[in-house]
Amino acid sequence: MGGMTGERRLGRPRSEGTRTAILTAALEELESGGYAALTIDGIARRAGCGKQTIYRWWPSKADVVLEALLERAETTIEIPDEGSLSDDLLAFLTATFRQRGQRPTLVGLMAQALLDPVFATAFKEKFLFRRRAALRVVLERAAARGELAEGADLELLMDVVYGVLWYRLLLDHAPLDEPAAERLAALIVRATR
Amino acid sequence: MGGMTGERRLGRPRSEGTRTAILTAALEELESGGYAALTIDGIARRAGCGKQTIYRWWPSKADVVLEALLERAETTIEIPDEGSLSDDLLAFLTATFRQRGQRPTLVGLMAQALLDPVFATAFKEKFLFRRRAALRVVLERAAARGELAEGADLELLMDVVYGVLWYRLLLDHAPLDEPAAERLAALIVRATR
Amino acid sequence: MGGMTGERRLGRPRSEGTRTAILTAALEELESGGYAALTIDGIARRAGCGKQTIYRWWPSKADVVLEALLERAETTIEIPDEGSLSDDLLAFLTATFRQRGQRPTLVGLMAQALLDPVFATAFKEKFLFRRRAALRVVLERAAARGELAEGADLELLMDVVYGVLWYRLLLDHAPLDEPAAERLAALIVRATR
Amino acid sequence: MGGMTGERRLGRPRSEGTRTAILTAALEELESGGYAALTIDGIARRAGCGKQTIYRWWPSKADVVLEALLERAETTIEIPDEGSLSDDLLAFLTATFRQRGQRPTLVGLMAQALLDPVFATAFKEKFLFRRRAALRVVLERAAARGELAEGADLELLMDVVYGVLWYRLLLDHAPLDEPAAERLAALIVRATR
DNA sequence: GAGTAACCGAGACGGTACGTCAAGTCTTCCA
DNA sequence: TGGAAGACTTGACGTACCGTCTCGGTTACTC
Repeated sequence: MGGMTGERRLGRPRSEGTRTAILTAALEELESGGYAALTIDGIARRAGCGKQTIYRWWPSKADVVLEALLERAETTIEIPDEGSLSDDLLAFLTATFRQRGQRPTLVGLMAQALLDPVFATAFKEKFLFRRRAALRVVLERAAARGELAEGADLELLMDVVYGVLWYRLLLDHAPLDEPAAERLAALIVRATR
Repeated sequence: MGGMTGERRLGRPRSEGTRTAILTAALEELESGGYAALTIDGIARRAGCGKQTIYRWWPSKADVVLEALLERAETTIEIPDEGSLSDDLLAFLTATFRQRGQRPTLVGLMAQALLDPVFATAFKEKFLFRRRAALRVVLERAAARGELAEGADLELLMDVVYGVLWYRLLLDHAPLDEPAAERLAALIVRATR
Repeated sequence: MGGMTGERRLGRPRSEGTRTAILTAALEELESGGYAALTIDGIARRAGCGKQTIYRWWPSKADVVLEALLERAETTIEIPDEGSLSDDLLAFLTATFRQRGQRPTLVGLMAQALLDPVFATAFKEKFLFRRRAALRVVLERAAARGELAEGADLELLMDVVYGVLWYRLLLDHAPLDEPAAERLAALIVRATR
Repeated sequence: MGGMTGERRLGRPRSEGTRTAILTAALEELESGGYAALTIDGIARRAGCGKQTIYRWWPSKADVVLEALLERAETTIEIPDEGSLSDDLLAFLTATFRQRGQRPTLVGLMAQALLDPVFATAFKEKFLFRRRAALRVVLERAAARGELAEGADLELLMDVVYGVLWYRLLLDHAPLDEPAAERLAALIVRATR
């Protein structure tokens, strides 16, 4: 399938420069004033483009931010394979917790997802559930190695990992650093024996 | 202490009826259209009062909703004391998970907290951290009974509990029912041995 | 007659001090911010009284200002009687033009009169037409002395005098000083021969 | 010269239909409820447009009314040239007094000018002083013909004419009809001999 | 190389909600 | 009853963005 070139459209093609300018402008606006102050008008002004150009390609400002985030983030989620659940988990959590620098962006996207069910679906599919899938691989490998107790609830384990991550990200009341990753990994390991 | 009535204020006193009408109207508006569609104008219209009256007493619409929630929720958080961590946790989680019926309200409040740092502080103090404090009592009792391993990270344990709760509340991808409470309680118990 | 004391009212009598404070406050507010910025709230705040006290005694803020103006202005309008129309007019106009110092107050009252027909009636009766009556005496004396041409239109003459006065007061495009009084007096005299 | 069309602006052009609708709505609102009851909200509602569209083009509601008035009034002020001051004045005053039908509009504009110095400037420039300029031509022609006494004060004469006009317009205590025009013209002629 | 189609910037448009202001009324306690 | 205090309903204010639209102008492909 694919057929990427098959559906060549008539007329002037989409301007790649403008697309990039919009994504960049969105992130800059977000950093300078926070997500609450983010507006389509503002993005358009900063990107030097018309509002219509934004509305033509994205259904909401959150989709712009999501695309910008996905573009700038590592496009591939690394799945460690060190041979033991303990090591894999530690590697995975350490890498994941490094995203905390993007807290304002992530928090803004989550806020939007909470307010807008349509965007929520996109956010889950394109972002949240892809991370979960990576973690699932780690856990399934551990299960195959017999490291997990019988009938372990993989879903719950994933929710523990991402629950702690997002809870700390959203409330900002406790660190998301390397020691935290170690303690959480240890907790998971203990819970699965 | 006392003297609560000593500081009787001059002028016409605040109308209790209006206050109640506003809180009720806020919850009704929230249920009928979701948090995103909640407006001060709408609350005032439904409550049959002026907007100014709302602005006089609450800094934002989220504060109105928060007060309404606190008023209607059980005012006291029950702290079980069954004699074992396992039973206490199960009781606590079962009671806590029953709040899932208020998902739209809670999700809306969280969204507002993510967008508005001032409200975030109020939300944490008046709601989130009070629940945490109750759970802390449960865990400390277990520690006193020697049920927890040396050097257990109470903060992390609480974040696991509330992380899972909020993560499922926000994403709505997995149940928050009694079996879930049982599994989560079991996981915590295993992790603390 | 009089019967001033006949209609003695029940209850606590009106506070003269408060009444004075309100009139003073009104003039001060007016001078400090102009008529457009005058508010009942502001007057009450400055006078240290409740709004209700103002509403109890005056129908509108303009009535407060009008009463303040009447109280502070010379309570009696002097009617010159020098023996000739020329001298009488000059004396009258010179005295009248001296009111130009109260331009902001007068302009504010006129604005209110233009917007509020009820106040307009009060303004005419208590202020404008009393001044006209004084001028009428001057003109009628001149007519009795045979200084006016047959069939002179006294109403028109008064409108010329007060028309010029108010037109310059309102537009503030030309002086209302002694030379202006002289020229206008001379014009009137020429026009009545 | 020319080039009027050269300065074509970017973006969607101003809607002439909306502009007309606003001006019409303003006059209708004014007629139906008087100037005091005129609101931007009301104009926008009646014109079927957004408030912003009004604010975009006019600084205040008075400016809307002024533009509406200027548009509907004879765009050119006729300057009679009959050969004598007497005839010219009579013609001018008769034509001018016919404006009395627009009393509510004119009174409202004057009220606004008294309360708002910024609008006052616009009102004088675009309306009041243009009428004065026409009268000045009449008087200067008379002076050139030798009909005016030496050293006649043209400014004062104009203030007499417009003073009487506005004084009667504002107070509404005496007619502004043809006989009044005749008497005022005669008075001016007598005063200038 | 003329025509067509979709893009682009700019910015005006009808709306909705915002948060503020003042108006005039009402309700409390105190003198 | 008068008066100070201050909460109340009401409604207009002027602003900010929303998402849509209408211009002139640009860039590709199609005939």
